[in-house]
Formats: sequence, C-alpha cells, structure tokens
Amino acid sequence: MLSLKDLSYLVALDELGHFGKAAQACYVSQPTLSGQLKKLQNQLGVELIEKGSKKVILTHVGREIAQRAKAMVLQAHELEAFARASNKPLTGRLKLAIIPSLAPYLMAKTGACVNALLPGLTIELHELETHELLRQLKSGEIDIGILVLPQPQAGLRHLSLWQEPLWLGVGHEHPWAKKTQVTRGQLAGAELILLKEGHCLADQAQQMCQLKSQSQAFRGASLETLRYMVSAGNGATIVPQLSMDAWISHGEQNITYIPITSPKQAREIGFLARSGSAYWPCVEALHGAMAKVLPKNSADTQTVPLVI
Amino acid sequence: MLSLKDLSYLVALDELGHFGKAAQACYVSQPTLSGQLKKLQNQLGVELIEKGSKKVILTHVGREIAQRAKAMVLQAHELEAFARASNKPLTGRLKLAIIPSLAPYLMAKTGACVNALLPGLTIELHELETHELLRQLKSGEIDIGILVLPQPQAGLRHLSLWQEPLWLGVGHEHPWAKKTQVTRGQLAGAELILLKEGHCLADQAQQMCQLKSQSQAFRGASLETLRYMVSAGNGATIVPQLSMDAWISHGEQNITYIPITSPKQAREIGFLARSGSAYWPCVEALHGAMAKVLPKNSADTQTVPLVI
DNA sequence: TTTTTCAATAGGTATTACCGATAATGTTGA
DNA sequence: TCAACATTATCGGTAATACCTATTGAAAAA
Repeated sequence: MLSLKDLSYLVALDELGHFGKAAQACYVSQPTLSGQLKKLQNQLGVELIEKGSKKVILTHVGREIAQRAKAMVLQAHELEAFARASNKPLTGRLKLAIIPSLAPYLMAKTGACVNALLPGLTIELHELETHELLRQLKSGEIDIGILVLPQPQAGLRHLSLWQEPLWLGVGHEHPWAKKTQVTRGQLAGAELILLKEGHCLADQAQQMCQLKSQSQAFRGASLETLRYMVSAGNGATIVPQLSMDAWISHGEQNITYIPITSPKQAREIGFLARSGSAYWPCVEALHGAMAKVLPKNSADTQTVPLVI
Repeated sequence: MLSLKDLSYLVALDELGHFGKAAQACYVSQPTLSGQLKKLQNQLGVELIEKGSKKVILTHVGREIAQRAKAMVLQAHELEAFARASNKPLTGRLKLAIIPSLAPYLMAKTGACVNALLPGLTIELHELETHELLRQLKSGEIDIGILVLPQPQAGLRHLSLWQEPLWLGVGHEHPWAKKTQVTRGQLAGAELILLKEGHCLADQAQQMCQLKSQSQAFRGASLETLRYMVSAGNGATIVPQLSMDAWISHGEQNITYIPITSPKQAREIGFLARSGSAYWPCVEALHGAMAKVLPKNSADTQTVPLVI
C-alpha cells in the first residue's frame, strides 16, 4: 500500500528539485529519500524522475502524481489538525492572513479583544493581497483569510463579518473639501490617488469611478502612503472606515472625510477557510469576538460586489 | 506520520462495524488491526472508538476522521490507477454504470463497437438509478456513469454524448393512435404510464406533462414493463429513441410512436466521472466509439433540463 | 586535469507491522 | 445465575523495512 511518507518525499523533491535539500526538509538522510522514492517507483510501476538528465526533473507523470500527492499530504495534515482541535478547541497556532488595506486597522481595533477571548490561540499574522492570499489558503500555507467578499472559489468556505463603509478622503485644499456628501454618480471619472493594482480596494475604487487602469498616473503602495499624500496636498482617495477611524484617533488633522451616497458605498469583509478545515471553529470564534467590537452597519449601506 | 494503511483500517471498521470482518477485508489479522488502530488513536491523541459500549461504535470525532480517511484512501487508489493507466492507457477493468432506461438499449447498440475499439478494456456494467449512481461514483464504487445531464455535482466532470429524442408510445386502441404528432402543450395533464419514482425518465415525463406525483396511479418497474402494458392495451408512455429502435427491431407490432413537437423533446445523455479520475481517457474513448454509432441529432431537438 | 557537487550503493541497526495463541471481556440463552 | 458463545485485547516472537553512516560513482565546475 502507498505510504503518505513516501508521497511527501516526492512532493519535497518536486518542490526543492534537489535530493539533499528534500531529504533535509523531510528530516531524513539523502539515501533514505532516494531509496524510498525508488521503492515508490516500483510500487507504481512508473518512472517518476527523469533518468540520465543532469538536473533533477520529474517526468510528466511524476509531476502529476506529485500534485495529487501534495493534496493528500495536505489532507493528512488537516486531519491531524482536526484531531488536535477536537481535543482542545480554539488552541494552538493559527496562520491568519489579512489583506493590507485592512490588516493594521482591523488588528488595532480587534486584536486585544480577540486575545482576551481566545487566550489559547496563538495567531500568526500575515499580510497578503487577495490573489496571493487565495493561493496560500488553498495550498495550506495559511489557515484563515480575512478579505473582501464575495470570493467564488471552489473548496473554500466563507463567513461574512462586516459591511465596511467607504469614505472619500480629501485634503483641505481640494475643491470638494467643503462638500457634505458625494454621490456615486459624481465620482465617475474623478481623479483619485489609488493603491497599486492587485489591491482589491484599488480595483473596487476604479469600478466606482468607472476608470480604466491606464488613466491612473499615481499608485500608492499602502494606505498610509495615500494618507500622507492626501494629507499633504489636494488629492483625494477612497478610505475604508477602519482606516479613517484609525487616522482620526491618531490625530490626523488635514483630511476631510466625505460620505459617499446614492447609494452609500461599502465593501463586504469576511472570513475564508478551506471547506474541510479544522480551524472553522476558530473562524466562528473570531467572528464572534470581532463582530462585537466593530461598528454596527447602518441599514442603507450597500456592498459593491467586486468583479474578479 | 499518518499511514494510509492505518486509515484504511479505520474506514473498514467504520463500514463493517466489526473488528474481525474489518481485518478480513484488509487482509490482516484481527490483532493487527486492533493494534494499529490503537496506535492511530495515540498518534492523533483522540478516542476514535467508543469505549465500554457493547457494539463497535466510532466516536463523533472518529466518524468524521473515518470520512476524511475514506476520501484519502480513495485518492490513493486513484493515484495508483492513474499510474497504471499512464503505462498502458485504455486497458484494465472499468466499472461503468448506466441508468436503467438507457442501459440495455445503449449496450445493444454500442456494445460490440466499443469492444472492438477498446479490446484491452474489460467493462464491468452496472445498472443504477441516477441517485445511487451519483453516490457510488463519488464513493469510488464505480468509475464512470452514463446518465441524463446536466448533473451539477461538485468534483465530477461530464462529457455530453447525445441528445436522445423522446417519443410518445401509444397502443393501437389509444385515442391518439392516429395522430401524426403531439405538441408539448397537448401533453399537459395527459394520463401516461410512467416508471417508478427515482427514474429520471419518470421525473422528466412528469415535468413535460406538468403532473404532480400523486396523480400517477400506475408505475412500471422497467421500460420493458411499460412496453408490455402499452402494447397490450390503450395506454401511452414516453419512450426514449433507443428503446423505440430496439422494440421496433425486435418486432414489436402493437405500439405506435408519435413524435413530440413544439419543441421536439429530448434528453441529454452524457458521461460523468470524478474530476481527478484516471479513467477520463476511457470516457473520451467511449465517447468517440459510441458517438459514431448513435444517430445524428436533428437540429430542432431540444433538451428538457432536468430539475433535480 | 583536479576539485567539487550530488545522487547511488553498501552494510548494519532499530523499529514495527505482522502473526498465532491465548486471555479477558462482553453477550446470550437456558 | 451460570454456561456457551462471540468478540476484542494482550503477549511473545518473527520478518520486513525504514533508517542511518560511510563510501563509491558520476557528472559539473574550476
């Protein structure tokens, strides 16, 4: 019968392309890994590793099998995690990723509360843009993601957390600085300072303004960059509410925040995890803890569904 | 590290509910199975088997883990099958299931041709109703299904084969026996003899006639039963084209077949297999072989999508 | 060429999966 | 209640094998 251990050797070799390094990664000696892979090839009756080549290259079949093997190894780890979690729920190490336009502000607001409610849980926080977050989530590098929904992805399960209102942030010199509100229609074609492409907030803002990507000359690397730019001059940008709250409470004086209406704009923040993940109870616990701290949604808030 | 063998022991125990029988199914002795399961419990740090109970009952966690384990074991088998198939494509044993309203007629028409084209392939044929077919397909008990599409099922891959026209079969004494065509509208509320519930053909016919299930007094167990009933008296039923062809070529004299028009009714026949199945090349080969033998679709044929 | 790098081989050891026999336990029928 | 039975757990021994270190062989780099 096939052995998961042998399969994991193949996965390691596929990923590292080097017998010695793969062996090291698996905590075995190089001869062991070589021998077991040879055994695996006999069991399957297939050449997995390209023969006679200078480099370590898997055959076409080998690569396909390594891919399947990787999925199985991941499932094995999830099974073990599930078993652990069933003993002591809400303990252990949790690899959590949050999109950059949300991470610092969300953690500032909810971090203490979460730690208080889930003392047994060590949260390892990663800041990843949506695309990379999804990849790492599916590959098992992270366990839970917090990002903008909806994300129609097979094999993933989601839980909505909050409709985060979006504001227009403008410098005091900006022509709109005296406005008490801006309608969505007025935003069409407006010149905004946005984040780099890849950030879902930038995509969403572009949609709201019906802009093509080329029309944007300036791209910030983080919301904090945008903050300084708007604060310094007469630019304008889209600001999620949590960032706004943080900036206000940190004494930012030079930005005026204007509500966007007709309809009120928001983005849907939520959790994402693998469907079979052992960490789903953690998701629910985090949801419970965070929901208490976040402001209540007003009724007329409307999500802008993001087209991926 | 977790061992697939141990996991398969747990799966066997879950399914058979008996240490001895499970051991037998795994070709090991009962003490071996007991011991390995004990080891597994230690590894996972979880009680898998209900202690102190009279019957062998898995704990709640145990059952969940057995379910995950089953999926992994299935994947292991598929991986092995894939490796085998990569050596000698289109050989070996193929477990094929076909819905009963199609199986005999399809095999009669295409069996010889398939065997001629795929001499290395031993086909093990099962006759299963849609629901059971899907279950067995997902659990790995069968490899390929031929049934009525669409079947929106996660993890399964499909390939459409043929739009099979549907006819109205009536006895010579039936009021409609002299008609040259029947429109779909005329079928509404018509009294038809149908198959038992569970057969997708019956569901589809009911939809066509806009009937509730209660309104059907008579239910046949197979199309052959319906044939005798219609042939003997003045009943009417929906007949798929392949059945009709078979009946005609077997000398059935007492049934008149009336085309259903406005629009012409049909059902979509197609293949279904697990997404990662090693047997997909077989599906394509079968598709190629069968498509040659089946009649060409006329352009105005319309599928009636089945609501599950 | 020599040196270096890397995988394959050899030989030996510790682990463990496995078996048969048997004991312990629970279940059932009188 | 106590046999008679069915079923699982335990015991001791064995064969298979996963693993190691040391070494060799072959290819690439110097």
